[in-house]
Amino acid sequence: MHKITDDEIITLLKENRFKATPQRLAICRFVLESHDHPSAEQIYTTIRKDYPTISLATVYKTLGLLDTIGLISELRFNATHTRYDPKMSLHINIICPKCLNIDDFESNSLNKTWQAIISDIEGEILGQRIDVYKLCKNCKK
Amino acid sequence: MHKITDDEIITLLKENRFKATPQRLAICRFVLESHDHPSAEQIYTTIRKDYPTISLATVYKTLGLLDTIGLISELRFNATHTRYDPKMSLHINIICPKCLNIDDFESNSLNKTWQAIISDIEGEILGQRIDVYKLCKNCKK
DNA sequence: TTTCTTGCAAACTTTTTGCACAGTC
DNA sequence: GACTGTGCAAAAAGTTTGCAAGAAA
Repeated sequence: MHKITDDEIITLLKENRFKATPQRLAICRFVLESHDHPSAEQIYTTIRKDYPTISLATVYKTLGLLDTIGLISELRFNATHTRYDPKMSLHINIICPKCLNIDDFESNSLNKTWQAIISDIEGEILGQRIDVYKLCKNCKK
Repeated sequence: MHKITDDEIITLLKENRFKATPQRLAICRFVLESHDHPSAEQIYTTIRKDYPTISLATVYKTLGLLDTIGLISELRFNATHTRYDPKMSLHINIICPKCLNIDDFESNSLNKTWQAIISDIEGEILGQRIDVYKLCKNCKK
């Protein structure tokens, strides 16, 4: 997993005929490098430090765009919690049902086992979302 | 998978200290037996045929209650699509990204392979959600 | 210059809440 | 009779949209 560069982001945007604006760059940078599945609000608050005039609408529009391109996935959990997941390698979202914290789980064996699972499904698989509910350390106390 | 009886539903409700009302019974019956992951609106429209005075609020309250008890899962997909999934056996939601239709996928091997996956995760697993995106027959044309 | 994007405010959708009345146990 | 649930209307929260001004190509 290497740190994505601005040039790579710009290329990605242009490949998809989107213009590279500073706001988009900032949002892409933040989301694609984040490991904690931020919410739209968190993204907005963070980006606002550098771009005080940015609006929530722009954040949503950019996130929608990234979802269209296929660089991130929207993960909706309930009415008030949507999180954005940069589409990296195959992973499991380990979700604490109490505090709603999300951790990624990856392993070498996961790829192999997942292949076994989807090999039973006919047709081309375009993507997946795997959530597992488990109390986190703090909430288990 | 046997058809759940009213008595069983009543027992389930009482075990959890909820009162058994006709509205609740109707909603539980419909959701627990449905195989197509209905939306709150669909549930409301259906139940209204027999209980014309029922309100959407009651539907949501009952669904929330069933989620608390653990009999169903809310599956949120995007801002306008929440579906309710009766928690039966382990299964994969096969979702068409175009028409948002949902099919369940179950197989004997799935249980075994899933066990292999979660055996790598430490701690007690409380539940899971597995979505796979694949164009349905109609949309593939 | 042309086209796309931003940012504001308003609109929209779904879901939740407060409360008086009614029903369950 | 005590307590919980229903159903209405209103509120809430998150997300989307229309549009004029601005920026990118």
